[in-house]
Amino acid sequence: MVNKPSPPEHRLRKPQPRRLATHQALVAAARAIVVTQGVAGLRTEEVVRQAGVAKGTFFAHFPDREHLVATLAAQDLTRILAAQTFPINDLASLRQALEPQLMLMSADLQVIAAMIRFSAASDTDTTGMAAALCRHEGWIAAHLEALQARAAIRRDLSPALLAQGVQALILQRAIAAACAPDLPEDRLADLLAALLARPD
Amino acid sequence: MVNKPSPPEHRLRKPQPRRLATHQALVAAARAIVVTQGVAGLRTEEVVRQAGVAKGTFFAHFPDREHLVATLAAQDLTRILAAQTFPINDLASLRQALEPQLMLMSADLQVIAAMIRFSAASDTDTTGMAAALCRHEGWIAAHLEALQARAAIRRDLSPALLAQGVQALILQRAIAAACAPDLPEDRLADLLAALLARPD
DNA sequence: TTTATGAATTGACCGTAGTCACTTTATGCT
DNA sequence: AGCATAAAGTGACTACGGTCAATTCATAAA
Repeated sequence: MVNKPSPPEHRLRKPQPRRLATHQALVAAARAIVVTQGVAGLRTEEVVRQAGVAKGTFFAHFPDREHLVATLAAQDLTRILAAQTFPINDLASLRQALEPQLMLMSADLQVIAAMIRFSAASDTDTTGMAAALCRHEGWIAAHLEALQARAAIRRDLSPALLAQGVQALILQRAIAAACAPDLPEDRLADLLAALLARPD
Repeated sequence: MVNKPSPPEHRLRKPQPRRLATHQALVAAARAIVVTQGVAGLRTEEVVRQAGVAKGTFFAHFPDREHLVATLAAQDLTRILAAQTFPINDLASLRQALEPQLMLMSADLQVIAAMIRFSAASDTDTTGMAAALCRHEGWIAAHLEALQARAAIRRDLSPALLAQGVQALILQRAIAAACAPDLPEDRLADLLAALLARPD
């Protein structure tokens, strides 16, 4: 058996620039639609029309509609985290800093559904949602660690574990806000305190 | 203008027995399909075929497919809670008692999606999901109160608030199990302890 | 029984997500 | 250049959720 140098089994070829351009055109068209019509008004046929490609091309880039939604949401989440410069000194400011993330998630139940669906990391995932959520968790953990360092929160548990709990509380709050936007009974601050406050 | 005695504005009429029978036939057919094909294999056209009614009838009983899924899941959740007789003495047994609920939710992402969508109480909701989740929260709160009474968990916060936190952790765990059933990294017990354990 | 009324049901129809056999375009080799 | 091969794109087609004007059925009053 001769050792084949380049293609061992499944050759993973880099995409051609044409494909990249098409992909960006699809994403841009989708963004434009979501801005005006919202996620609920996002139709694949309108996306391909505005992007100037055929319908089959869409599904050559996104296995289904929800992959597109997840791609957009993952970009938004990443951008929100990057733009975060608010100082976080205590639980109250932490709660404040979570607001943009909550706004993103509670804007539409379909966004939450997409986040949930692609929350598990997978090597075949192209949405970037799992990676974004992982960064999100890391972002939370880093801030919790800083808060622990200044003794603003409990120190008996790892930042990683607490970050998971915080993510769970954020998700629950986002769901409530998305389902009933009018009634604003918000226990998130209390729940964060319950999980994070140090015993006095 | 003559004062019409019976129908003031919107007459709320009780359903005829025929309608009840049709409703049950639809639910029964759906149950049979879900048992064999799973929620993902549930098609409205197959439901109406097995129930012996026309397609339009389905949507006269359920506004959309997800309402049916939610109806089934709400029944399951209620049944699970009613069948719960396991003694809960500490955090470990609490975690154990949550297992059937997790099994139900993590069986299919569509079940979780339906739970989320109908989690907010509404007077027009016919799925019973909001009511079931409310009972679920009450069930948790009652057990937490009992655990507080025997000093098995922290006592500085209300059972109601802690129950909300527990529900958030359950949801997060169910999502993880539904998305990646194979890798069993389960932090639920640790997170429950983080939220509920009393400071020693 | 006849007739009036509204609940319950019907099935042809529509919109949109998703498929796939085929065509076009780019790349590399001789 | 000419040819081979694979990537990229196409659009008619299918599957299924959901709609609605029309029809049937049940009940009660005349």
